[in-house]
Amino acid sequence: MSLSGDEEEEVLSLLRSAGDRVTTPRRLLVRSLFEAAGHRTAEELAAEIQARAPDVSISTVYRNLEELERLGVVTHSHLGHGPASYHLASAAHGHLVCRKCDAHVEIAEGFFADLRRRAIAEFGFAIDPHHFAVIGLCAGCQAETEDPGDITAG
Amino acid sequence: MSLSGDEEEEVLSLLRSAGDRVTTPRRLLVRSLFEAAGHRTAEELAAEIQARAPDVSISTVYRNLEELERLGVVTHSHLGHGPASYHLASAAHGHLVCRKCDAHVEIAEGFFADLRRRAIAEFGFAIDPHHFAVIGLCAGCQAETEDPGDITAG
DNA sequence: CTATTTGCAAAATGTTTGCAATCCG
DNA sequence: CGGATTGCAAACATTTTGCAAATAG
Repeated sequence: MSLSGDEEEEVLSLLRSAGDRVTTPRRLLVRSLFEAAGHRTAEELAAEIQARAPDVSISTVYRNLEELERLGVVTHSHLGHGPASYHLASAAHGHLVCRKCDAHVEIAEGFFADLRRRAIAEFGFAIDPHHFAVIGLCAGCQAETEDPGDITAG
Repeated sequence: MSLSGDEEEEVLSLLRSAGDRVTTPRRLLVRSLFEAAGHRTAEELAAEIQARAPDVSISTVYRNLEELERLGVVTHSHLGHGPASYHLASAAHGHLVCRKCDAHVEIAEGFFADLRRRAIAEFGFAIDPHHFAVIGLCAGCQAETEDPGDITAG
């Protein structure tokens, strides 16, 4: 808990040097982000923050997530049809999400290296493989279904 | 225009054999889907349909897109933060979307073959690379930015 | 001090739902 | 005819915005 304190302070400094003020809602948001590594929705982050400062509003959370994203500290990704998930940019990774049971697997950076290379070579596109999850069927759900993971395969 | 008539009829038959009724809104939705190949949002499809039958409502369009999706005729994908895009499942393809200028490139099936293979091998996941776009920076926007396409690359 | 940030309430956006009226088969 | 489908309006879920009051530096 105090291990991440240094990194937390770094983020607060970054805010200051960007001309932003360090306020209680911002402090608590950064604290929440470092406290647990996983993804959280804006609503979940707001709940954690409100446990400490009950009247921080969710719009403040959204505004500050946006600012932290602009500064490169935070990233959001879309793992399904629900709300976006936020996490530290330094913990960026890809996601496989099962469209049947909603299971999700976090996948390492390197998994997309080849795709990235080819996207650059063929289309000049520098992809960010984290932003949207890759939907599919997990092993368990494939077994239960005749429906293939991909309509056009074969 | 009458070239796709056969395929349109096939879809209508499929509806009938699924126990669904063939109504005017359904006919017109299928017609719109075949008429132009691109992606369209529910709202755009509704507009095309309403040009022919003014009081077809957007909720009917949503309901019928859902049913056609269930039957495997239609697919939707998320190309960005806005509304979902719908198109014929038979025309499934991947998407690269520039997060700066919103340009998008449609990419062939085969582009994901290797990723698919490795997702199965390593995680047992059968991915559907069409559902979510792959976000990134197009060549033009990379040139204009110091910000790299990927935070963790390097 | 004063410009930034906040809380609240309201708007905006995209999609879903309840229900009585309508239509297909 | 009878159940499936529709249109409408209202609900819903997520995110954004306007604005006066609070606050950091």
